[in-house]
Amino acid sequence: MAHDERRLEVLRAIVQDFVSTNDPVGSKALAERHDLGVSPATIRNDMAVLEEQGYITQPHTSAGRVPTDKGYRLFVDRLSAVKPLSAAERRAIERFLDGAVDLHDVLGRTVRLLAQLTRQVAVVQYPTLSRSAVRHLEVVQVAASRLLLVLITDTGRVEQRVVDSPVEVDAGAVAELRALLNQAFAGVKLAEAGDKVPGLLDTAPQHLRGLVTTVSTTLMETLVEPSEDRLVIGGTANLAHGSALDFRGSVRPLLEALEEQVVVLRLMSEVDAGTVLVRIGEENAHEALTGASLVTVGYGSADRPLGGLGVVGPTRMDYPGNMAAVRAVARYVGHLLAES
Amino acid sequence: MAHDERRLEVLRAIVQDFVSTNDPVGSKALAERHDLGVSPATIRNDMAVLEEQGYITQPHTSAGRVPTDKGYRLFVDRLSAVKPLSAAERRAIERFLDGAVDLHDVLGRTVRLLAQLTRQVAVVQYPTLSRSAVRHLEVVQVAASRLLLVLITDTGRVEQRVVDSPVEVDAGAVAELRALLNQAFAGVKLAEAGDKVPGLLDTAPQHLRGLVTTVSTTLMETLVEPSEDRLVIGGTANLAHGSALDFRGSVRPLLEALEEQVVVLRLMSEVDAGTVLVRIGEENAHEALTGASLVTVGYGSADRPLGGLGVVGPTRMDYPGNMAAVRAVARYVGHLLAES
DNA sequence: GGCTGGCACTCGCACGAACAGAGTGCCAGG
DNA sequence: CCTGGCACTCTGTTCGTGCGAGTGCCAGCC
Repeated sequence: MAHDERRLEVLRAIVQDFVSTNDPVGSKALAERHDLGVSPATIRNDMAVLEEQGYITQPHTSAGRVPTDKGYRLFVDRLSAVKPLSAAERRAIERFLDGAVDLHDVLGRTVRLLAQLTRQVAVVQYPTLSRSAVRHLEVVQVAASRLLLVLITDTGRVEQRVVDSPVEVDAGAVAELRALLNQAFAGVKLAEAGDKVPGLLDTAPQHLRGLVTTVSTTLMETLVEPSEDRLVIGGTANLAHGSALDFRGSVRPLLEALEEQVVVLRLMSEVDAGTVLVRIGEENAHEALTGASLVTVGYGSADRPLGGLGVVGPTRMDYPGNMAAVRAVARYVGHLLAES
Repeated sequence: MAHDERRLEVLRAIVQDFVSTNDPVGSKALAERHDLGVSPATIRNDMAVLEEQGYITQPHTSAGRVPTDKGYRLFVDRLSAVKPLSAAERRAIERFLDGAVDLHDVLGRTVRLLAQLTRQVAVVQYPTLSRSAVRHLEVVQVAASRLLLVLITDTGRVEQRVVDSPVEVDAGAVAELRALLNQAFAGVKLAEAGDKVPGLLDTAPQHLRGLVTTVSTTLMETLVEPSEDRLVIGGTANLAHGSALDFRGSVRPLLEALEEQVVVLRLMSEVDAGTVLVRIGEENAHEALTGASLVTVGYGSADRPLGGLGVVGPTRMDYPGNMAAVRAVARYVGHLLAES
């Protein structure tokens, strides 16, 4: 029926108006601002149906309607065309990200860019270690029985760990160890590095056995330890804007959850390069994120995403715009990290 | 005179009460809560004088008094004894910071700890490069004419830069280069590294001249570039608490300034290990920090501070408590980084 | 059958008056 | 020099009222 068709159109109009004005939207205003071709009275009837179906709700008996989480969900799934970024925005992305000097810088710029583009809180995950490969391992002696292990990955990430050796080590042993480690691990995917350890222990000369064992253990901890999956967060100032109203009362729990990182990291782990994932309000299991929406996507080549990035904001957000921004930035960052 | 004596006592009482209650404090309440030994009427007279001298002010004609920035200043300089941390707090510091695995982890824990201890926004500066010394330089080949330069300092910091060589480089050259660089720079303070470049160029074998020149240039950029003086920020959730009232209207400018980092970094550059520096409200030149106070101190050994750390909060803060916390944490972090 | 204009109704909210409470400044007396 | 008392000045709050926005429903129209 053209009936349902129009009703969805009404929902779309409600979402759009509410997102841009933050006021519950009434039938009269809707009829004026959109060419729906029908009168306010008809729109009222449609709205009554939409409300019954749970897509919209009215905060007070005599106020306009506001989309529910379910309404936003429908909007995102069926009603919103991802709007392409403007040429100016594309240029901004390039200008912003080019000239980054190292990984930290790339991610820092990315998060600032994303925050600025979307006016939301932006989140960028460090490239997951397990999916990168070892480019180089460096061993530096910092004391008689203490070594600093530095791991450099092909995504430009650098990890370091202090290793306390059970015995004193001399310079020659350090050089040997370095050669051994690089021979064993260079080019190996971190996820598969564990498999190489037995072979390494076999080939290690007798006098290095103990040392190699100790170092390997620490190395494995470094690789497996997920605590090192870090987040870069930016644009929290955007929360202070008008959002005190968007988030029932306080933004505090949200800020705490963001600083905690662990919640967001778990959500990030589900991303998939290429398809933008939107989580709306109550769909987020974690309590602090109720009332917030996340727009995330993976970056890196489609078959092996390196990490995730996205934005966090009130459910009342510009989904099409944010989805477009997140996708565009992810694509660009993916290229940037792939080539370096 | 015992006169002035008591007047200062009144100021101290006003600051203490106002900090803990956030209500303008009146003469009657003061007399009740503190043993000043005089009647409210007398206190009123003292308050009139204090107001005339600019230490306190009343927000409205018939409200209690509130300390001015000048009042807080006097309180901090003359009236507040730094209160020692409780044993539980000391234990918390140790428990929190021990077990950190690398520099990033140390600073991350530090900032969380400080935020938790003071219930303010905490800021920790990465150890300044120029005051550390080179522990090791690593050169890794990532493409025919592209090298990755990794600098490891004695404070555990790792910096990396990509260097594009004008000519293709072979593995032997990389090894030679590595040896040359380490011979020239190992143990050298970064601030003095520039002086070593000419000597390095002289001793470099002919076929490496060009490469060494390129690499040295990048290296110098890395060392001098202050953009890499980074901050770790935490506890921003504490701003969302009641502080909407403390900061006239909005915390937004403050959050923006914090993310900007540059303002805070400049303030941090003035720190001095050992003495806690307090900047109150209007004393901060930068506009966004008007209305905020900073409590900062340097960490590292007294003669050469590695960096600064501190907290940012409303002028209405517990100065003695925050000063104590900041100092204790700085001391602990200083030890931690010195020994590693 | 679906759309439209009209109408009565319901609330939230802004505005204004009245009020209570807190705090002050000043003065006269101890 | 301190103290108790007193008149005065505000602010924040509470309560009523009127207005406007928006709704649901109904009868009529295409």
